[in-house]
Amino acid sequence: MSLLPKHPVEVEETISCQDCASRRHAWFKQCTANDLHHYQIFRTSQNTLAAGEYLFMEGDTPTSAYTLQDGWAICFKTLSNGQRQVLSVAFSGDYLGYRTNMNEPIDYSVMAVKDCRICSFSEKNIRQLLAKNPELIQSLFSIQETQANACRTRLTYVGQAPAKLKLAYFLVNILDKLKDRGIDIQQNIEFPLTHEDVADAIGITSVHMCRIAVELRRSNIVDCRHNHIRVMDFDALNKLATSVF
Amino acid sequence: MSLLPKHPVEVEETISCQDCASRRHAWFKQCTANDLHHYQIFRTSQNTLAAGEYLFMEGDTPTSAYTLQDGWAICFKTLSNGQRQVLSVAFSGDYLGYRTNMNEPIDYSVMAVKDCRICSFSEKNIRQLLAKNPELIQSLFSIQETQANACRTRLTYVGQAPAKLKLAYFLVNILDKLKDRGIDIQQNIEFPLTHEDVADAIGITSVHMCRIAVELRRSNIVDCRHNHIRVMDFDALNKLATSVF
DNA sequence: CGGGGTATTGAGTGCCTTCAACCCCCGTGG
DNA sequence: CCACGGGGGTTGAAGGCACTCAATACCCCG
Repeated sequence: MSLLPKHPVEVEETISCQDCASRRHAWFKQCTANDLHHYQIFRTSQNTLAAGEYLFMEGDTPTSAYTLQDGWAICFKTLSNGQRQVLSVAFSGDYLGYRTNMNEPIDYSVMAVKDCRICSFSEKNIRQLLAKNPELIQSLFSIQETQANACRTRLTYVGQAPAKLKLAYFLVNILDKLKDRGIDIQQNIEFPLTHEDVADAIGITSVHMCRIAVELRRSNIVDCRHNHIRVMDFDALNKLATSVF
Repeated sequence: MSLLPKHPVEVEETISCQDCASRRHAWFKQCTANDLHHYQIFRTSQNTLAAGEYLFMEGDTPTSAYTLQDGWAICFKTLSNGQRQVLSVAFSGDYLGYRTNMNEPIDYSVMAVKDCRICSFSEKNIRQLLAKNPELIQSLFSIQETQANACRTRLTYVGQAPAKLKLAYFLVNILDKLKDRGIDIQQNIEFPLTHEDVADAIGITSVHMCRIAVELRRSNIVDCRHNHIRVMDFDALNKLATSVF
């Protein structure tokens, strides 16, 4: 995986902000059509990132920030012994890599787990865009806040809940986001996270993840493996998840 | 604890921003004396909060944000089974309770663990202050970012490290902050967190916390109990802590 | 039809938890 | 000054959840 090319490939046909399916979950979600017209000239490029490739790595100093237009990516930190902590899973509309001082190195990595399409904003363009449209700072702020809230919630259940509940909460959280993006979660749907990815997200080993996954499958609650997830009893899964808090 | 009065008590003698010892770690850290003069009229009140009292509780909708001028507080989330996850420990200069939409309920509690002095800014005043001084948004942003980074780091070691390393990292992190605030960490210093508080921060039980604490004490590394911490071998402690990442 | 990555399973181990008892420290009040 | 009480800290025994190691099976892609 780590030998794959690191840098995204520029696409030929760009999508306008107006037509971008990710927009209603993204930075510009509250903007009018007229606003968008002014904003989108500040986009720097649109790129693709194949599954397994990195958008950036911990310690890099990416001078752009990115909106994930389409695909799945994971954000994670790596420990000295090689273990990972997956911090979050990014979906269409998620904004990645922005920080107050774009000259500082970033403290986590982002890797595509499914082919991604990415919209880039260079630091310079962001600065200009914010200078011209100061109201956009509010929504950036609110994006950061949402991410911070999610991180606190994750910390809480990773720190306190038993593995089965962690898994349930993690899956429901992801299913909610997929539902928001128009996916019918009653179907057998694509799920490009491996058991190991999920294990690294909820703080258990992949072997133990597998045992819990088998248990949930045999209870006819959810089946999650081989790139797919099939929810058999959402109520039961959700009941497990909400029993945490 | 939970029966103690919840609301802070207003103090009679306020401290000016200029003279505030917490300022160099706080929102206004980069401001000039002249700036401060203009900013401080937007402060709403200064209060004291006794150890054990809450600044606000999860689910509340505090319409002010707060700078901790002095004292120690813990931020935590509570689970349905009564367990807590301590999200962070707040020190002099830390900014608490701010969110984009101050009409939304807050998702964690803040409780003083040592008597605190607190500077309040009402939502209305913050709005006016930011409207008049838009440059202050940047530093708010950067405060949020710092808190989010800390949360990601905490999530990572809580999720991945064994108890002894979690404890070492947690303690070094706190000692660093104390050092920044001019405290000589070679001395026997005040440490108002109980074993249970620390355990809830690093995701272990207080019993196991005690066993690890005993182990570190018997190794002549650090002694932490009864409201005090004494570092006997900072290098050894730091070596444990840095071995995580 | 391989082959590599992913998932599964078992056996054995150990870190951490639970439960419970006891002790110590320290503040309070006589 | 000492007695008292209570919260916090300590310890042991027992058990379980999750880990490690290792072998095997499965899935999918080329």
